[in-house]
Amino acid sequence: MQQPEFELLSRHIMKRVQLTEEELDFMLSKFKLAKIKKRQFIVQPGFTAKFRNYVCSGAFRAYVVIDNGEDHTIQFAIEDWWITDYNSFFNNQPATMFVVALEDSVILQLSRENEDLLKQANHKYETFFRISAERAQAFHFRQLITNLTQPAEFRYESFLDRYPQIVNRVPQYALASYLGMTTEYLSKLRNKRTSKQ
Amino acid sequence: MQQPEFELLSRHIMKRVQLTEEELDFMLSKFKLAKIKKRQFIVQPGFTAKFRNYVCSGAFRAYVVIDNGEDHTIQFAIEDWWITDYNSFFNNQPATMFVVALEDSVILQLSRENEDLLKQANHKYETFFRISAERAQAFHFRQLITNLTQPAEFRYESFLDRYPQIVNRVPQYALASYLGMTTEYLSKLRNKRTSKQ
DNA sequence: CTAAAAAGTTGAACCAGATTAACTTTTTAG
DNA sequence: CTAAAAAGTTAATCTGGTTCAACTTTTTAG
Repeated sequence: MQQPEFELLSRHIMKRVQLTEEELDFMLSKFKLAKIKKRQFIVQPGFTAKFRNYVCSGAFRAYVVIDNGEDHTIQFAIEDWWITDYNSFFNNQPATMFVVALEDSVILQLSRENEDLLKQANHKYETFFRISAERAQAFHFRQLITNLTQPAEFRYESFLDRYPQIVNRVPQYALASYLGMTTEYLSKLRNKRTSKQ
Repeated sequence: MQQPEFELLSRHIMKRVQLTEEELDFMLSKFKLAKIKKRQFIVQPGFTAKFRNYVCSGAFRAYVVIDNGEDHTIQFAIEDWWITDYNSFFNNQPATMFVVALEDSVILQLSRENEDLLKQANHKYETFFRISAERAQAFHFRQLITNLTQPAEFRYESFLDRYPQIVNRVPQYALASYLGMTTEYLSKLRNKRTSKQ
């Protein structure tokens, strides 16, 4: 397991739980490396999301398409983030989201079966997934508060502050829908900002 | 442990993990019963949320207050729901939310220390908390999608459909801010609906 | 390298929902 | 039981953000 992709994931895991070398290797052995081309889908509505995906390099976007054809970005993921349709993955139901690569990417995939196997095999693995879910829970709470309490301009500026490394890697229409506004309006906000400074 | 409050929690737990009688009793022994009067706070900004709270009876509201004095409801909880400021509880940081009783209520409180102790004591307890967090994660995703993709009227109607038992127990201004609209606007929507039928 | 498609920009008209304010109804605390 | 406070209603006015449409720039696929 010397490949740099597995190195990254190892560090990610060991930051959260203390595993012995064998425990770590066993866990890593359940992940499958996949190279994903730009514009390729790793989750699609109608099919069950079979994997939880750890991004080693590249970038992804999760989005839903509603009746009138509009799409709404739900999540981005770059290096060291996880992405999937969790409703589908956890409940074994058909996905409602698309997850698509925004760049050529490398990911490590963990199937639901292997995840269940790990969770049962060792208390420490279970702890890892518990911590991941708790962090996601706290993250979504913060996000909900921002969406509910802040106007569009502030949401954009917060995103700039917090995720400067993402802003310039994703298409603007995707960012606009993530922030809950139209691409035209985001364009105006950007213009206003740059002419200000 | 024959009190009806503990009965309710027992069923809640056993639906998620299979515990022996002793395991269940040990887990329950870590919870502390508390009676909370209407308008009493169980979480307040500035203080760390020391407990995760299981609602046996009654109703609660979690909300944040922003600069201009407006308050925004983040979550409701009635019987068989959990509530706290998870950011504060998980990260041992001062809360940013209020959690207040909307009715005289009875809750079972689990401190962060006891929760950590349980998580370490037995793989099955850890599994229970992992499942809880995963469900919360999936729930928040669905909520995020609704907020991002649906107009105010639809959000209200969805809430009516999904939580008919909550609608008439919470003040309207609290529901309005939960749904991301003003109390005046919600009043109009309601009026429109009732005059329609 | 090139044509076509996709993404981003700009401005004018518009609207869902906010704001303000005056009022009515319900709840609460003595 | 009662006065005051809190919650909810209604209507007029206003605005942050959308929609539509025409245009420019960038990206993509041969």
